[in-house]
Amino acid sequence: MNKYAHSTRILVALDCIVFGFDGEALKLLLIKRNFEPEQGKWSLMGGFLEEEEDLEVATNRILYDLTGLKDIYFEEIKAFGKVNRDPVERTISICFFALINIDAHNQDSAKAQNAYWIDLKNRPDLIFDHNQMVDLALEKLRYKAALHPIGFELLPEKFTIPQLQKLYEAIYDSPLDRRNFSRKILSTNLLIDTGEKNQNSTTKKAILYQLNKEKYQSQFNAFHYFISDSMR
Amino acid sequence: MNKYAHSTRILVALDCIVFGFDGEALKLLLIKRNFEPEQGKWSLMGGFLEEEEDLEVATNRILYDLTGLKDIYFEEIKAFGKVNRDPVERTISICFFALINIDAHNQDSAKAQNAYWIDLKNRPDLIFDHNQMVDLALEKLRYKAALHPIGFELLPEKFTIPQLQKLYEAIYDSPLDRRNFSRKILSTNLLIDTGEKNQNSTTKKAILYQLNKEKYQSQFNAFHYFISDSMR
DNA sequence: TTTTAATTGTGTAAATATAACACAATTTTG
DNA sequence: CAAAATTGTGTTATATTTACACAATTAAAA
Repeated sequence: MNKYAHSTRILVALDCIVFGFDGEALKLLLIKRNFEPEQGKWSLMGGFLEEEEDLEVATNRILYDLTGLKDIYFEEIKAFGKVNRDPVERTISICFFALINIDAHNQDSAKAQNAYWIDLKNRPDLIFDHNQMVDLALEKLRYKAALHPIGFELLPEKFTIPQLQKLYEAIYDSPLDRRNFSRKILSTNLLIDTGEKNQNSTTKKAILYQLNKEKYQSQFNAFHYFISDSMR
Repeated sequence: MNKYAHSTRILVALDCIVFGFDGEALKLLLIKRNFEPEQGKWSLMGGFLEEEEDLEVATNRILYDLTGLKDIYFEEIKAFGKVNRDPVERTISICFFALINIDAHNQDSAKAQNAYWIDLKNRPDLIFDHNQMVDLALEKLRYKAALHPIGFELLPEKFTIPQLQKLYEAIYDSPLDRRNFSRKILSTNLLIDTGEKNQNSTTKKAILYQLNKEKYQSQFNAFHYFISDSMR
């Protein structure tokens, strides 16, 4: 059997929602398009699946081209497949979101793609069905972050508990109780006290922690609440 | 702009894990292939995405052809996209699972596809990456059913609490406490007492409930634990 | 007809987790 | 050295979860 008789072969795109956190708000790495179609408009970073390329390889390639980073945390969201979603040609898009440390990516890579960090709350209108993709990505991020400790992917190597809290507050767009949050996080035993303190602060300096990576790996699928308070 | 310059257009398949519940165990509706490739072997039900067909439309078509049912609950799992996953030709597969009432489907439709209900625990080896698909589907089903009341999709219109419990025990392959389960379920207020009793039983006849569909719709994304006990 | 076995429905107390809240310690600035 | 901002930790009330027991229903067996 050489090929399938079935005739409909179509373009497969990948589109990626890249989340970052600047210490205050959730950010998206968006493309100001300097190419057709829809030149001049905003879109997600994307690309086409190549002939001899595994889907995950393509995902990593696209993320690498945008950020200069490898081994980025990403998660598939959904395949978007409306017939006319792309006016140029029938294309299905496998959509995923990625979490990166905003300070660690390669600025030149981003510049080469004409990518900019945009506040999630001030995001411009995006082309095609990319707005829907972002909405769904945020929903999935919230869902996942409530059950698995993925927030760390958005922070630098060393971070403080107040920073982590601000991140979760940004993800859920709602305040958390400082004392309960701290207890909850520390009870997971996922954090290692580095002995250092955050020197950036203008008041009391917070303890810098780092992730216990072995524990993180092993507990990742333990599948329990990570947040608490009024998050449910 | 007429078409994208990019050349790689590939086949897009859809593959579906259909779950059912016979009152005792979880079942899969699997295809004994009487067509090439891999004739004689077992596989998931699948099909190719057509030229002018939305992805969701294709999903519904494939489910309809197999079961004769419309408006089936289904959920996308993941796109499988290894280069050589299908030895005949490069094909990506959008994989999803569906939940149906095992008694409600059209037997002739299943027969036409050469489909059989197989105990999840006794499932035969499947072609291509279909084993992986089933593994992932079960994982996602467990994940989702812990947080959202999707179990009802597998039961008849009217059902008893002991039936519902057996279903959850089958999904998680572990026993649940009868008293705690019952309280948990009833506290959701998702069940309406029909006033009838299950006549099939040889001992005490259990109350038949039906789903409060408005409440089910509105609470579906409330995103709280549905199960309890040692499930976490 | 009565007893037995299986199953269903409901209750209760202990343990655990969550929510709500208060105070002391640290650090820079004025 | 006082003031303002922020961090770390403790305590109590409430809610949820767990673990376990008993009474009621039904068909079949004695």
